[in-house]
Amino acid sequence: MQQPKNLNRLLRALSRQGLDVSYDNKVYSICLNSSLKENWQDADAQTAEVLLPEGFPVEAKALKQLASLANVRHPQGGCVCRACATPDFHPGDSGVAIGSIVETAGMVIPAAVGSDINCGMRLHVGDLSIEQFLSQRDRFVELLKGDYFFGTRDVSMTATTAGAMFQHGIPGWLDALRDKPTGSAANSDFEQLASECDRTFLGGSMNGGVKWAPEELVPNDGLVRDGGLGTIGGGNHFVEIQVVEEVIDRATAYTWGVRSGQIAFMIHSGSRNVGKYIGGMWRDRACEAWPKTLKHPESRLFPLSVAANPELVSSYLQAEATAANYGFINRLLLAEFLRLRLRQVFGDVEAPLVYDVPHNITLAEGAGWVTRKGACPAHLGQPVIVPGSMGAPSYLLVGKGNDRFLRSASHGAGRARSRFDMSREGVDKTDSALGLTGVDCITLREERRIEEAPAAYKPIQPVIDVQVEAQIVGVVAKMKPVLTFKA
DNA sequence: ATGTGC
Repeated sequence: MQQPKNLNRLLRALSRQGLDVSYDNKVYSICLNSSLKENWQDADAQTAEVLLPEGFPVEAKALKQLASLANVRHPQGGCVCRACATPDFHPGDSGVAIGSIVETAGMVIPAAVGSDINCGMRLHVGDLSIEQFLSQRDRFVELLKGDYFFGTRDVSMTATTAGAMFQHGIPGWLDALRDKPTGSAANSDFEQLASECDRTFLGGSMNGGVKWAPEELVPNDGLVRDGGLGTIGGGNHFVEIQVVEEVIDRATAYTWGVRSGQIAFMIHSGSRNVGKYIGGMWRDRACEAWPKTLKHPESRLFPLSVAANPELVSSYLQAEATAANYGFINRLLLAEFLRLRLRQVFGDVEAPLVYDVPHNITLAEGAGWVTRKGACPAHLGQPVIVPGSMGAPSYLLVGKGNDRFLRSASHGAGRARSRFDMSREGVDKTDSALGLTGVDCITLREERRIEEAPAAYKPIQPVIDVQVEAQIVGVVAKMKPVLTFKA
């Protein structure tokens, strides 16, 4: 067994901080020892596993956050059945590491999904050569810049279409739009969008969305408040033009309509301000619902127990579904602007959907629920989309349904340096030191390029390799970036 | 993640 150089020192340091960690064949097993346990937690500590490429840096803070998540319990009923993390995991600032997956029974943990509800990936391929694309690049970019950054697009909705969106996600929203077309989407091909629901995770609809649009989101004037619908968002979110560089699993790629040399469109975004609003509200409500007689858990991860507060659990899941439905439609609209501009500039170009999948969501799965925070579902045979960093390749994979890692794959390469660190240290560095050479990044904010530069991320290849080796996914195709829009 | 932040 080969170990990272400073492994033993790291393990001793973690032990002093209340964490027992062991390492075997690229898997870390983490367990809280008594010093970090809450006094009412009489049960044995729950172990969590992390898969990491050999020699990869491990952050103590992320391990600690994962161990805390694995040991969330509700004194009135509810426990974690299993917890693990993907190779791209890194510390999160709300106390949950990005790349954590947790299976719970009898409770849900709103903080485990957080604010970025239904952040996810969407991939289209187009019948357009990269040469054709580059010949009209400037015109295409100018039009899309207007859509994504300056709001030249129209996403207005009536209260009826907005309500259908929040309650039913893509299919219900399409039905409402058919009756009363509004906004840019009114120019869309509804039949095509409807037919693409079967290439969208859960059909593009979370069951249990609220039966009305929340008052805070749809005021009495009947127009939906712009929660950022049809915008990319910050951080690692992007819209990217790519080319399918290599097809590895030809049979699967063929079934999914992906061929070598095709142009590809990859979207990484979520539910924007709606998720922020709902996630923040339920972080507070979960805290308020904690039994008054007990002190707060040090991790500040408050579960909602089915036994203690069944109505709160179902209200939370409804609220999460509401934001998730919005997230599905946000990605769909980002793709629609792309397709509309593609047709405008290049004529009759088909750009069918390959797949759309959330990597930040709670699903009824396993013994109760599985919450993935920055981890892509990787059920058997399911398409998995893993973006690289800016300038690095992205991957289309197929899930293998690996139960040990809760049927989940990474959602990227993983951050190596925080945005703050990059904004402080990156300004003095050259583009080549930041890995920014040959990257065609369209953004209005120079600091985004630096904060999100390839140097801020870990290398994607070892992250993919270790997941293939662990039988979490198989590689279907590799896409190389051509041009990236960052907000 | 968020028109943010040490």
